Amino acid sequence: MAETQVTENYLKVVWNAREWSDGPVTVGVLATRLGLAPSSVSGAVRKLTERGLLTHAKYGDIELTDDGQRLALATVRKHRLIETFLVEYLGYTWDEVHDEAEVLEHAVSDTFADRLAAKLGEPDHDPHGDPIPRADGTVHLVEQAALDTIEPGRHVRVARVSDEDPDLLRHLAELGITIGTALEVHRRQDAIGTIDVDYNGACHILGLTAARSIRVSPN
Amino acid sequence: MAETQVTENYLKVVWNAREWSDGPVTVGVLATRLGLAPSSVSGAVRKLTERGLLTHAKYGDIELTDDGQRLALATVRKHRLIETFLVEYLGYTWDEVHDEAEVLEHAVSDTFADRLAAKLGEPDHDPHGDPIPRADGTVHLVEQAALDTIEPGRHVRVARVSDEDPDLLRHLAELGITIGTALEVHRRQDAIGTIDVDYNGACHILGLTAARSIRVSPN
DNA sequence: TCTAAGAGTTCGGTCCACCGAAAACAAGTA
DNA sequence: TACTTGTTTTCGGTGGACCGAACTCTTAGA
Repeated sequence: MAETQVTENYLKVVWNAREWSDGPVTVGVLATRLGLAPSSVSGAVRKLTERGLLTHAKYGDIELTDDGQRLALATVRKHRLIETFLVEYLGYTWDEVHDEAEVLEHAVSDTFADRLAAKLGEPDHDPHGDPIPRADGTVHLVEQAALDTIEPGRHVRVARVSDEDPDLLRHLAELGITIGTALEVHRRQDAIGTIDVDYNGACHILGLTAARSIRVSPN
Repeated sequence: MAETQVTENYLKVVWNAREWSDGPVTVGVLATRLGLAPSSVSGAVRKLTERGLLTHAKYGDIELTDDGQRLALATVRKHRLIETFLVEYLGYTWDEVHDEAEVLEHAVSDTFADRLAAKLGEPDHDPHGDPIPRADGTVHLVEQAALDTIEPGRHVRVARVSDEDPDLLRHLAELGITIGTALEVHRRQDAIGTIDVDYNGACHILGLTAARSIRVSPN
């Protein structure tokens, strides 16, 4: 069986793509996320399909099989546990953890992950609010809306922020936005592409890019 | 620069080979330690030589250049810090850590290693007594003798045990031998290949294999 | 000094992961 | 229906890391 790092990574990216966007997961989507040429991804997907880890309608959607999902979740679990560990134990900031975790997730054993989880108190989400899959493959998904879809006047709480752009995370930290921050959507200026939000007693302006990366839950 | 895992591993193994045995480090020695065919090692050594990380007298000895040594020590440092962490923080036993560290050493960043070292209190040796190289590339080498070279009647203290054979480590743990154990060499039975040692108030018999893997310092 | 065993190297070949270029396809538009 | 655009696939090719088989070198012993 001995799954390679590349295999784990493809499966994880398929899972992430499904988690953060709707619409079909295509070769193009994966190529963008992986930073690879479409031809490379096409070939790899064919092999993973042959190995029973993916299903792939030619020229169409790519999905995880049960086996593929199991492996993907194991990797996601490791990634998020490691991110949590880096922040909690080693004092990393939330914008520093992604790259480190991206490599480590393929290097730690299942045993390591389980012992780390126990040591961290079986956390159910990581520093960005992403849910951490359990060892048995279950994930606790809370329904959340992207901030750019919230009606003005609503009071919400930051539940989750995409961990993929360190610059965004650094910026949000400077703005005082973190997991749990309570905010009110003040005004949407769709023409300009900004959203005004109130929190900590003041009004701040966010761009759509940021708003789309922030998921909130009702306060 | 971006050094690959394979590169790091070759350099580390050259360093380890020099540390644990005298005599020249040859292609054959590396092939055995790495579990690879001699032809593979020969080719790899040629490439590493071209990259200025090794020197290699044809058909002869293999040595690290200054650059190679720097890289090797960085990897050894990571390996030993990780082993320490696994025992101290995650509760691994000393026979469980090697395989996990063998993979992780190539996955963690220098930053990770430095922060981990700080968190662990800048330890100067790992659970097997192996010295942990500092970030600046210095290593604190204490003079130690292999247990099989000690004269009967001498009182010594276990300073270090090879981490490469988990079975040996498990066995020693069962026998109550660990780093710091004070013992007296009672009798050497060279013809049989055993050494009788006294410790914890009783006499125990060790084979030469074990004795050679144990390094001691004067008590 | 010669030679044979053992150690090291060279050579051809495999597999994996990747690429660019060109062909094949899907889907919307004329 | 035919075309055009953008996506996907196929194809040939590269480089890294490995292997076994055949060849070459070193060296110890006759």
